[in-house]
Amino acid sequence: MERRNTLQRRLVLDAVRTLLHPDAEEVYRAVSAKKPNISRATVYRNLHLLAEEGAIGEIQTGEGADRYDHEARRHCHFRCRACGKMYDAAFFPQPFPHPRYEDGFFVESCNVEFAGLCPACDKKYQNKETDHGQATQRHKDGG
Amino acid sequence: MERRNTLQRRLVLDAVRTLLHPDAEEVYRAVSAKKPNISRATVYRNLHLLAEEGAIGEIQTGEGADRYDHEARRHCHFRCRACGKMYDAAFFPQPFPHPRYEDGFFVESCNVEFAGLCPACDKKYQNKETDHGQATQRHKDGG
DNA sequence: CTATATGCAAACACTTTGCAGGCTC
DNA sequence: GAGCCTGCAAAGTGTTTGCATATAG
Repeated sequence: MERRNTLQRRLVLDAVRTLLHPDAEEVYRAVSAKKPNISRATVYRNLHLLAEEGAIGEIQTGEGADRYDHEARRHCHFRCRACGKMYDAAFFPQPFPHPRYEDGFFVESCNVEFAGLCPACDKKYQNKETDHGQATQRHKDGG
Repeated sequence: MERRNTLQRRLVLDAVRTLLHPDAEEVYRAVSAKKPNISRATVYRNLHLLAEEGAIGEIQTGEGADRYDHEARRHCHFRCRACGKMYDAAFFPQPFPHPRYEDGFFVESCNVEFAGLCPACDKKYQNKETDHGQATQRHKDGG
């Protein structure tokens, strides 16, 4: 099954490399700007293809849609519950970067997701409230 | 908003305590056996209620449906890609069990999910193949 | 009694798939 | 020109919600 170098594929790859941990919808919007009638199905198919061949990384988020990463190597992430953005969690090392046995379990991979407030949102909340507020908003809000 | 002690609520709690990290569908099936015409919506509503009041834990899986845990305190999990079961990952300590700052990020929680082969499935694969096989099946298979 | 909880079905968010036609190599 | 790729629409999964009714306290 040899791969073909289509415009759509290139645009999807570009979008993932340009945006900060976008989800499929954000990639779709970015690509649509350059090729208006692209289909969401094509975006999903190419995201999977690119992830499969190791050109991009796929991030399971647990909250909302999957995200995609210009960096394929697995690493830890941080999701801000206020602005919805996802950051690399440089403060914590990836556990078990290589397969190994632990207590009889064959550990092949590890997905680590921190959540809380990113520096910018934390500052905002501190100005408004005494403790760390509860407000949570989806990053979809600002179209 | 005072809580009421309904039969449905008790059955949902029982199911989560009895089953091993069930998803909503498994809870629904278990509860249906005792109260045939319960609604899936009621199961979902009660799972959220119980998680909110700290009676059970909610596990984000990234792969398929959310799971629920008789243990509310957050801890690391392991998901077997062959049988689909989820286990407690006692071999790895929960990172940052209490909120704290790291690099300016206010870290409130951390979700860690290991994946690979559980001891039983690993043994099976070793008997059949030289390396750790690729077969992956959903735990739904055995209805 | 009355607010909370329920069952039903429809809606919802995200993703995958079947198909006919288009494009890359 | 063969077959991978695309766009479209429909279907699939997992979950939430509106509404009328039932029930716990």
